[in-house]
Formats: sequence, C-alpha cells, structure tokens
Amino acid sequence: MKAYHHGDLRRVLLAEAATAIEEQGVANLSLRELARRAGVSHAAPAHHFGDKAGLLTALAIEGFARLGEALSRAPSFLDGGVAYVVFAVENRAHFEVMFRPELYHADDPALVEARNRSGAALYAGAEQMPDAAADPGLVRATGLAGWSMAHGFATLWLSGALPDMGTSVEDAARAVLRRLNPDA
Amino acid sequence: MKAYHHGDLRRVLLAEAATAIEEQGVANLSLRELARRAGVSHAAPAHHFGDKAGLLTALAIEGFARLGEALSRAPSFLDGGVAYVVFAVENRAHFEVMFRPELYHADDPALVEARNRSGAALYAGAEQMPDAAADPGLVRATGLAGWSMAHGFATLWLSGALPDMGTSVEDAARAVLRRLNPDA
DNA sequence: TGTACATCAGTGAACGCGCGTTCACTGATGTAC
DNA sequence: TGTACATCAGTGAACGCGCGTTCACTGATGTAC
Repeated sequence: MKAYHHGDLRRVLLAEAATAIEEQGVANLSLRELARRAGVSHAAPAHHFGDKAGLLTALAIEGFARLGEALSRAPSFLDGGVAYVVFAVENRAHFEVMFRPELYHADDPALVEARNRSGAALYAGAEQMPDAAADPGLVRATGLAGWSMAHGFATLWLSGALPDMGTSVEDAARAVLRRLNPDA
Repeated sequence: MKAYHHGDLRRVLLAEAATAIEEQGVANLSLRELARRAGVSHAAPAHHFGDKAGLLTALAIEGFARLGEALSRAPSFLDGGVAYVVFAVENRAHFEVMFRPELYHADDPALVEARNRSGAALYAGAEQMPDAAADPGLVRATGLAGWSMAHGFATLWLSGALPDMGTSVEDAARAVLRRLNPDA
C-alpha cells in the first residue's frame, strides 16, 4: 500500500545515496539506480534535486554540517583530530563527496556556509593548543598541520592503504595525532 | 604521412591519459576520448592495455615507481615528506589513480611490487629519524604519522581546500611537516 | 460537513548520447632462407 | 638481393547498454468558503 506521496522521499534519497556510494563509490552512483533503491520512479530524484550535482551538493552540505558539529563538541584540538577521523570513517560517503568539489555545485550558498562553519570549528580548536595561543600565525600553521594529519590518516584508512593495526580507528588515530608538535 | 605502426603508442597513451585526467578527472576519462587525443582508432587502447582498468593499472605502476624513486633520493625523513607532496602535485593524475585501487587491477603482480617498493622507501626514511632509531614500534608509528601528514597535505592541496599560502607547495609542505614530533 | 480549487509530489514514456568491448580485417615489419 | 612467411600493431564496423534529462501527465493533499 504505497502512498503516492512518499512524504519523506528527499531524506530517503539522501540516505540511500550514502549507502550506494559506500557500496560502489560515487563514480558508480546513478540517479536511476538510486530511484530503484528507493522504490520510486527514475525521474523522482531529479524532481527533488534538480540534477545529479544537486543531489551531491545536498550530501556535501549534510556532511559539512555533521563534521562541524563533531568538531565543535571536541574538548581539545587532539580530540578534534580524532573526531575528524571518526567522522570520515562513519560517514565515508559524505566524506568522499565533500572533498571532490568538481562533483557538486561548490558555490551553492548553503554549501559555502556549511563549509565555512566546519572550517571555523577546526581552527577554533587550534587556538586552544597550549603552546600556540599567543601567535596567530602559529595557530594557523598548527591548525593546518593537524588538519593534514587527520585528513591524510582518514583518507589512507578509507582507501585501505594502511597496514592492519589491530586497534579501533579511534585509538589508531589518537596514537598518530599525538605526534603533532605545536611548537615551530 | 602517418605510419601505420606508431612505434611508441603505449607510452603516448599513458602520457595522454595523465594529461586527460589532470584536465577532467579520472571519472571522465574514456578509452575512446583517449584514442581521439592520441589520434588513433578507438580500439587501439584496448589492444595495448586489455581494458580500461588495465590502462589505469599501468598508470598506477608508473606512479608508484616514480614515488619510490623520489623517496629513495630524499636525504632525510622530512625531505621524504616534502618529496611526497611534490610528487603528488607534479604527478596529480598518477597520484589520483594510485590511491583508488577500485579503479585498477590492484592484485597485478607488477603493481604490488611497485607499491611495496615505495612503501619500503618510505619506512626506510623513518628509521633515520634521530629519536626513533631504537624502537621499531616507534619507527612504524612515526612513519605512519609522517605519511598521514604528507598525504593529507597533498590531498587537500590538490582538492583546492587549502587557503592560499603565498608560497610554493614545497615551502608550504616543509613548514607543515616540521611539526612532526618523533617522540611518543 | 461538503465542495471547489490550487499546489505540489511523483509518473512513465521518450530522446539522444557516449561508452566499453568484440571481432574479422589489413597494413607494416622482421626474419629465414 | 630477393622472396616467403609469421608476427604483431592498429582498424573500423557493429553490438548492446545504462545513463541524464525533458515533459506532459496524474494522483494526493490542504485550504478557503
């Protein structure tokens, strides 16, 4: 007994898109297959998102919003780095899309805002570092180094390039990120 | 006056593939377009590489070989990190393919060997770090941390996520990588 | 409670396209004698 | 120097496919009166 009006299709499409991307990568995501997964006509996704890039834009926005929240909740810069990695692993579809701006409408205002907010949350953490508090240049550089480390670790982990470390991602990430030196 | 036998088509196809990927990303590379670029019939690439994944396998092998050489030449672990970033920026097509094993034949023997060699070159650098020399566990962890940092920095730089830093990639990478602390 | 109407969500048929792969072929090259 | 033959590189026609997008449509919902 399917209602003609789904009621929640937009959200379902986004969730189903994330699942599909986790299973087969963004490259193999098609609007038609997405519609099939959602049990809906193949033109329905376009109705909601305009086009394929529009769908991925919505996914990226959701991703930046979640990342920003996760970073805001972190009590320290180190915890922020760990939270970054955990976010990437738990939202790998979002993460995969977020940093491939050629896939979506990168100048969409809502996207830009969400991205800026997560960026601000990241650098807010760097300001709390004990040694770096004084010099704003140091804060930027430390933020960048920590971001690089967390991003690289997450990317390598997701691509399967890392050797098996016998621990949870969280523990492994923490052990790696502890090697960040805030002094010049 | 086109010779029927090209003589060097394999190499030309690889170089042209790298250019095409730099311009439009792997996702938009097609064997037919590649053939067009090389001025050759559209079936020629398949003749040389079997299939599309075969072409990307060859590209990844070439990439791992170049990376391994660059790392071997680096006089210190820090320089190795910088070389890693420079390699990624100067060979962005190769780099993009190398860490997306779902695109190629990841179990190809030549590929596996090239990958292992570049991995060995990376960890050889970590062993030279002043403080970490004693403990092999520390060496592994330091290698991993440095690798993450270099990989993350390169990835973020290539995706355009980093703010403009007003210096060369090399200098920017060096400044970031200096924040790696070899002690636990 | 009932009716008219506007709005919006989702449909399904149709389009044109570029793609990867296959396959029998042909042209060039090198080697044996 | 010449000829026969095997080998290999590249051709071009053909195939079937799934895709994104468009568009006139229909069914459901909510609101005004």
